[in-house]
Amino acid sequence: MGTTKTIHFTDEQNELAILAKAIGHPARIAIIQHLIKVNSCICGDIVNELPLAQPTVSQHLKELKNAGLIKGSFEGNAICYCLDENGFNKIKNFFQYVDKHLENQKNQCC
Amino acid sequence: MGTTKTIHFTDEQNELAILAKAIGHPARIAIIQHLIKVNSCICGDIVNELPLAQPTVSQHLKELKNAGLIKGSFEGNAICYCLDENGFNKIKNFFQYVDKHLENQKNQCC
DNA sequence: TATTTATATTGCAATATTACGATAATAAAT
DNA sequence: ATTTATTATCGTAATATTGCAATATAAATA
Repeated sequence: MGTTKTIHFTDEQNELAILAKAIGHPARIAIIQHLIKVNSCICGDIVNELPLAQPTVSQHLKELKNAGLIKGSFEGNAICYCLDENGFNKIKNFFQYVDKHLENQKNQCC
Repeated sequence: MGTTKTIHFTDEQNELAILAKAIGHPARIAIIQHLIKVNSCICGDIVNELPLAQPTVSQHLKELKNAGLIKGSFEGNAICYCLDENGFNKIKNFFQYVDKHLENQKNQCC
């Protein structure tokens, strides 16, 4: 127990869950928003933008990277980060699919 | 420790995180997809659609409800469920905002 | 080469999540 | 009133997540 029963779900369901879960933390939302705000790569200094210790930020960045939501490339002794469209496109499709249904639903019930 | 430091983040960041986190489980993705598939309210019998025990499903439904992603109303001794546009609209806006940036980003870096 | 700067990893404590059996609560049906 | 069907809650075990201090690693620079 305690473990999510991924085996019983489809690959798509598990993949979407991983993406949403990665976004599901305020620090990681803040990272995404910051990358958007500066409107370019960020080479270093994400740590100073967040109210968390450096190892904690490093961990959050790792999770976003593993999920395919950000990319990081070495630039000297710093790392350049930006959003990774791969992850975002996958989850975007899901929300478009949900949205299409929500429009229908209005005249159906509830 | 172990607790997310919500105080240090904005209400918007925390709210988006709660929504994404609620979606971030394959069982809850499956529930959303099922509600869309049948294209109407579901009065009862969500349990039989999922490979999980009844108390576990009940718990997942509760989480989706708390996050504002589904609505449930009593219909006799069963409960009618359908998607709640409130929650989905909030997170939809976030992804539209991200998407707008991703189109810009293409010519900027990385 | 020693030092500084930036990021990652390790180890650990506190807390949260997941899952389910047992049981309760509720409402329809008999 | 009793039974049946449906959903919720409680209690608990297993595991995951969050956060940070300490430490390691890697590149730039003095």
